[in-house]
Amino acid sequence: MEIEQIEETTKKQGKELFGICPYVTTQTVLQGKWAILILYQLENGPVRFNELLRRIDIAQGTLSNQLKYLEKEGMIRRNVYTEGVLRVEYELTPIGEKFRTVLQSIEKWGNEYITYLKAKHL
Amino acid sequence: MEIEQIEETTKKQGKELFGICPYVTTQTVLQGKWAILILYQLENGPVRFNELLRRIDIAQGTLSNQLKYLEKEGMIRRNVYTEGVLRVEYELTPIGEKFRTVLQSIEKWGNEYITYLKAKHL
DNA sequence: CGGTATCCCGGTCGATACTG
DNA sequence: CAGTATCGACCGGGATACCG
Repeated sequence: MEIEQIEETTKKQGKELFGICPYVTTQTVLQGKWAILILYQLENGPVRFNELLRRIDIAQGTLSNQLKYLEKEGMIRRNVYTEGVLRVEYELTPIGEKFRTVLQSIEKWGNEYITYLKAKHL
Repeated sequence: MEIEQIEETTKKQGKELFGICPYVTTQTVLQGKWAILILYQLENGPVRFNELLRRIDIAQGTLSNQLKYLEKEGMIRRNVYTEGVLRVEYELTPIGEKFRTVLQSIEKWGNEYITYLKAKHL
């Protein structure tokens, strides 16, 4: 029983295709409810913890978890500054920055979809 | 207390920004664990229920739910053919087809991320 | 073939309270 | 300021069995 025959025809997607199939992999990284929104907030440079908290309506613990997850996945970097008051900034890593193209297509499509929704309810 | 003041500065994201913010809206549509993968499978034309089941390693009930959700959101259409054996095909709607650009950017980035992962673990 | 109906489990998210 | 700890509720998703 060679279970290792994963590459059949891209069958068995989802089981262990993380790191193999680009779609499964991306969905895994984006699984958190806030991932897309957080990455969007960091699109234009570093943002502090409480600033994120203010911009997004999210529980503190949840934000902390999502940030840790995104950091673990290599999408964002956490920088601590201790001069004066404690300051922690989050920013995109190089691979995280490359995600901007996805964010842009999401923004474009999202707006088209919103237009579609409005037309639908008339 | 006018709770209706949502438009402040794009604050309160996530609460009820579905239909307003393109990122929140897109994430809502993609919230299902299999959404991206299903949309990808339908990218090149209609696919039958059991064919999807074969291509993706997913529980039948789960697939059924996700398809119903995507149909409700207007992303896919369900077509039933009763000539001969029962045949049900799922295909992208016009707004679903527009999602292809997002899928393409996801594929591209996903592959870059996979490359990043491999380099990381060496 | 193309689904429902259940049942259950694990995980996520949120609220609240507390901390270095 | 930037978190952690805890707890509870909710629910998405999987397995299994059954149905028109």
